[in-house]
Amino acid sequence: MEKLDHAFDVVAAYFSVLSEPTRLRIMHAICEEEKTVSQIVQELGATQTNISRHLNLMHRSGVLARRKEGNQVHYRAADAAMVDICRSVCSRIAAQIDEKKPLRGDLLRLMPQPKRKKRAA
Amino acid sequence: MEKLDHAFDVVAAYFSVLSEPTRLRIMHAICEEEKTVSQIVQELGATQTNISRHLNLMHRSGVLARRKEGNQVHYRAADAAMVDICRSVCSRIAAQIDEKKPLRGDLLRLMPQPKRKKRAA
DNA sequence: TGATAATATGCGCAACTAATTATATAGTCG
DNA sequence: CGACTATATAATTAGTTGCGCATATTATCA
Repeated sequence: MEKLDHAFDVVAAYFSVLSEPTRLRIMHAICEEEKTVSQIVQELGATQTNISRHLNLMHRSGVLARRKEGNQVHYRAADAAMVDICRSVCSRIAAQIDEKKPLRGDLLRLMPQPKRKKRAA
Repeated sequence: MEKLDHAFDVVAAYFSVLSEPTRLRIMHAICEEEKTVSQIVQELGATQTNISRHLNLMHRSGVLARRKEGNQVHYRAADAAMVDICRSVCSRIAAQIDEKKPLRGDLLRLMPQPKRKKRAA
């Protein structure tokens, strides 16, 4: 079963992308509509360097897609399944901490459904 | 929106549990039936110390449940949704790397469905 | 009680990761 | 071309994480 070892590494790497609060915030910010780096920076109140790093990492991991337009770069979610997973984890955790209700409501609002503009690749 | 910050931390922590190959292997090993620490150690060919650490971490995270029986401790998946998520990520990645077929087949075999013995909590 | 087996934990180390500062690249406008 | 804007990329640093060794804890058995 040693060939499976690599498979586990790949899956772990996939989850690693989602295991960072800033990256989750980015996903939350752009899961409905693409945004430029500056927009994300402003929205999250983080430094441009930091956001750029995370965006590139997420892009290399295949989670985000890039579109260059003149001076700026637009990022969008490239992986609908990934957003679904985030959403499903949010409801899962929300249900789990149903008693300690503090953030239950918030969790369910994370990663909103796309408004189905044209096509979900 | 600063109250959401904590929510992102919680979700990130949840994904962190899954972002480690050894922990995924553990999930894979016990998602169908509970096993003792020794069994897992032997099955994964890892050190007892290491497995125990991961098991405790997963237990504290609510992912695994523990059952002490005499000398030994049985662990089992406590979170069916988590296993589902793993499975769904595996198919997702499998689909994504459909061209570079090497581990596609393996991925789809990860985290097999429980055989529905009695009840899935 | 002492010996042995199963599991957990403290400590130190090596590898990894995220954030910051400074700088580089690339595009736009004058 | 030069100034300016947007984004990316070193290099450094601080904090985190996984691992191994040794040891502690808990239970069984003689």
